[in-house]
Amino acid sequence: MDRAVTMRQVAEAAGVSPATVSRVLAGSTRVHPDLRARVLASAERLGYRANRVARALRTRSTGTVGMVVPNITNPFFPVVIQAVERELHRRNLRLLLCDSADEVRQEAEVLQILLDHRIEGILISACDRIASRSMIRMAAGLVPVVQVDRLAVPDLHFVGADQEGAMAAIVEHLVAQGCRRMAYVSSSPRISTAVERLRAYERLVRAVDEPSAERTYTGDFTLAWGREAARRIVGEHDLPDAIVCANDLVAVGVLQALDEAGISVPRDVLVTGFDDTVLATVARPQLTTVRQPLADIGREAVETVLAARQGSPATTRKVLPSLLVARASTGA
Amino acid sequence: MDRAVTMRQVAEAAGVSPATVSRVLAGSTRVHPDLRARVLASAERLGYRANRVARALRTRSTGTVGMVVPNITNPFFPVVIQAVERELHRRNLRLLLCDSADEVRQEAEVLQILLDHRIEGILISACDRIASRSMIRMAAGLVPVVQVDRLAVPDLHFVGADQEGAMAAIVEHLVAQGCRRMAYVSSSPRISTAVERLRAYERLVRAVDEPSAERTYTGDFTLAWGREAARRIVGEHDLPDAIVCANDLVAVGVLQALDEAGISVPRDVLVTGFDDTVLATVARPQLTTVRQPLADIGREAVETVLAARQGSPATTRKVLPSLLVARASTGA
DNA sequence: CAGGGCTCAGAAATCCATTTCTCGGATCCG
DNA sequence: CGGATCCGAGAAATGGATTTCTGAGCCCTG
Repeated sequence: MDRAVTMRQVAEAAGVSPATVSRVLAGSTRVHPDLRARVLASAERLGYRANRVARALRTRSTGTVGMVVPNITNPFFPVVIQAVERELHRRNLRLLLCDSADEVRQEAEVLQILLDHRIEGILISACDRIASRSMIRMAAGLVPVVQVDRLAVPDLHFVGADQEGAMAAIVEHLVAQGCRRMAYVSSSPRISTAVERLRAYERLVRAVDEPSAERTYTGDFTLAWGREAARRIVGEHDLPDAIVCANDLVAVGVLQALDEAGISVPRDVLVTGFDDTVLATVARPQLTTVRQPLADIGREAVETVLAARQGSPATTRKVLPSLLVARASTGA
Repeated sequence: MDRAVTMRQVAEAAGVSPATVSRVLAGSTRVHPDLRARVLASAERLGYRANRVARALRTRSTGTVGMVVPNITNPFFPVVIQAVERELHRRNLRLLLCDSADEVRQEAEVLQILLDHRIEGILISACDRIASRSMIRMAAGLVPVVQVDRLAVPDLHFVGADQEGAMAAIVEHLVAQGCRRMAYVSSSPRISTAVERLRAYERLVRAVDEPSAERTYTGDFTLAWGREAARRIVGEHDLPDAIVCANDLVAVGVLQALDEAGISVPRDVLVTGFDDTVLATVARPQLTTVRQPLADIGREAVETVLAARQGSPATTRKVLPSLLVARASTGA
């Protein structure tokens, strides 16, 4: 199992010193062509592969970036992770992935572990906009940290989508469809995007219909909560003409409960989602939603963390635009 | 950025040698209580954290396991990855995740990179049951490799679900519902599970209705292919009474196309999926499908790779049972 | 009381690639 | 032709933790 060839062996086989082998392989300095050829031949013949652990120790750079996500099974994250992994791979870096299970304790623990591993930087989607703060700040004191999608520490690098703009697109779309009485089914107030979406909804809707701004229902990010919220809405005296949902999963739950209650979408009420996950096209009717540029977010996050590592001192804050995708659930 | 405290500093602060600090922290040998206390106090005071890179070099163990998946955005994998990550975390190990983008070249490249990183072992879902073989074999010559879900090298560790049994459950269920004329919408023949499912279907159905065994449509793992396949089926002279699909995504595509063609499920034809992803419950009608024990697969894979690292020489092959989940698409 | 065994802690070797230091030999210029 | 400058390659230091080797000190026993 441990028959690894070392640089010393290559050096001996080529009749040179390890230093020369290093120089040839790094290509940093000029080496006599003959020696160079001999070294390359020996390396090739012995199947030499540099030990990255030893290199990391000497150069103080491991070539790996850590990423912490609250829950990989949320279909939002795999897309971001994929983009991150690709971009890192392109730059010859590796991804050390950790799941915080939506728990601050676990999050703090994996952050510490990532630091111990001497990663080059950290990408994190904080699981709690308040409670995650101190640990992220601490980590940021040691390596570059970029917050992805969810914001916890305001004065630290952030890459995410424009929640406000996305919500505005939804509300404008609904108003254009003639909606006035709306309701909002929100999700966990623990995370920044949920809060931003809710605040944006309240502010935007207030301009159209004062009571709609109060008609909000807060739960979590699950199908079950969507169903529950829809039942409550249906149970109240008068049905709104649109139900705005904090994400696709919740919206699908709402659709299911409305279907069971015999309420037709979009005839009786319009419904919107958020994220444009695969669920949006699978649901019946297909969901109007907003698409965040997830791959761009992943790429930009990598770029930001690497720029910060290079010493760029400014705090970057990249807010990317989202795109309204109108479908059958709002009569499109 | 690089103000890390070293063991030497802790040693000096405590007035002992680095060796003693190591012994105290490892707890391996008995150390005089006074020294022990002094060391712990210094370590605490200086905020000492062992450099895992240095430790990895010396102990020849990095404490990280590599995983290669063909596509993280396939909802199948995040669940497995999550289980893997949890199990590794529980055992104080880390996950280095790579995406092979369903390409053998890329897969070979990331395998080599993982080896260079001196990971303890590798978990891999091969992207091609034939072409992935040689590189996986090569990697297995250096570190323990466990194939997860998809098999490429028969005589190497494998953990996955019982495809045959799962398909049997589906066919039996359909037969019990009175179906006789069936069709199968398959996916990429490049991966082992697709092949196993197809062969199982052919074998099982032959016992019920010979022509059904021939009525198979092979494409890939996408929604679009499901739609396309359904259109072809509808275009032929007589509709089967059940359409068996290789996975949920394909089944949802089939459902959509049937809906557009005005064919009612389950009245006119029954439809089944495979995997029991979230899509199965979101689709209308809800999909009958089989649930693979993904979390168990992830856990067992970790256990297998660690057992192999400990030197257990036998090739393990864990085939876990799947569970039929009957829903509306087959009249349940 | 001397020698054998034991324990514990420091000195030093080790893991392996990189990088600095050093020096012999060649080139160049006055 | 002698001294300054370069160049290239080997020797050695480096990174930081672990582990083996060593030896001092102590206890026990014959």
